[in-house]
Amino acid sequence: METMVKKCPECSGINLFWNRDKGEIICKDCGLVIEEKMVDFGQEWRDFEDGEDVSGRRTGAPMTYTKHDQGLGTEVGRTGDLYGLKSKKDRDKFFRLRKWQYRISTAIERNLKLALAELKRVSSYLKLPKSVEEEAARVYTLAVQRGLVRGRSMESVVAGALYAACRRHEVPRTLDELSEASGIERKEIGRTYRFVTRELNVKILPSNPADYIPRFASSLELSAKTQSKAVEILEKAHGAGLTSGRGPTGIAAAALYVSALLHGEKRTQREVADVARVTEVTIRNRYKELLDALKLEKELERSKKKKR
DNA sequence: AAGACGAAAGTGGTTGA
DNA sequence: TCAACAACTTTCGTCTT
Repeated sequence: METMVKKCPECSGINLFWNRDKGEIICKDCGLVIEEKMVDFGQEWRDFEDGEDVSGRRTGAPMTYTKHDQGLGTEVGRTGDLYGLKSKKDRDKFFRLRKWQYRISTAIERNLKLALAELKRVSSYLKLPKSVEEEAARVYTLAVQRGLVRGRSMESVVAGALYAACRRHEVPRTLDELSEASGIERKEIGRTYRFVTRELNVKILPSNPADYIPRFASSLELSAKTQSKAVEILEKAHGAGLTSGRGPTGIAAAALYVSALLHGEKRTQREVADVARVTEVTIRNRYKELLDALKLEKELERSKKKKR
């Protein structure tokens, strides 16, 4: 007796995606998380192989990063430790340290509070799943602790963290979308994104064009058949080496365009270009490549004739 | 008239010396 | 740090439906 969710209760989308690792089901159209039994596997994403500073290594109970204080109150020790300190000088130094620590930690907390509010705002604007939000919050927190925000605006780091989190969870949004949602320039987001991920050793797999298909298809109101055909085309294109070096959105858009033609659900290049945020020219180029690499002309001919 | 096509020039980012 | 380079965009003229 198992009850399978087949449609998203929120938007009735059919693009439900089961993420085995995270133990959750995500609707790729609206981002709703339908089931969440999250066990945090995300501990091992930093490495400390260089040795030196092992103090950053964390163990222990999972924490939630969307709260500004994760329940960890680290402070320079209190009275107990004082007995060990002999001279007045040492004690003074000690108090100074504690004062510093206090200032720093409250500053960080204040910053986090603001930043997480911003993060939530952007995230809900883009309808991102909770798990992505959590991931982004984690990245941001780490970034603050490492002092990576210095010289950058808080908002841009938030946007960068969100972008990274989307990529890792295979629910990609484009830099342009992040830019629109956050009000930060695209190149700025890209810059901070690269910087932060490099500094924190966050590994990001190159984004897969197929991840964009469901979202684009649903805003173009294309059938499920067309979608799976598009994914199929993408796989072949990948095999033919057409995907490397090219923008994933352009390829996804072209594949979708072709498969729409094949299924008699024609959309204009303009329409497809708009939802994919690329130009018609790019679609044409990819489209042409797809045709002569995959020998789809015959299929196209057939579907044309069928129409008459 | 709208869509599809392709050429040409410009832009931003990556790479390799 | 600079130049070469590929991908992508913008713009525009022409062809097709």
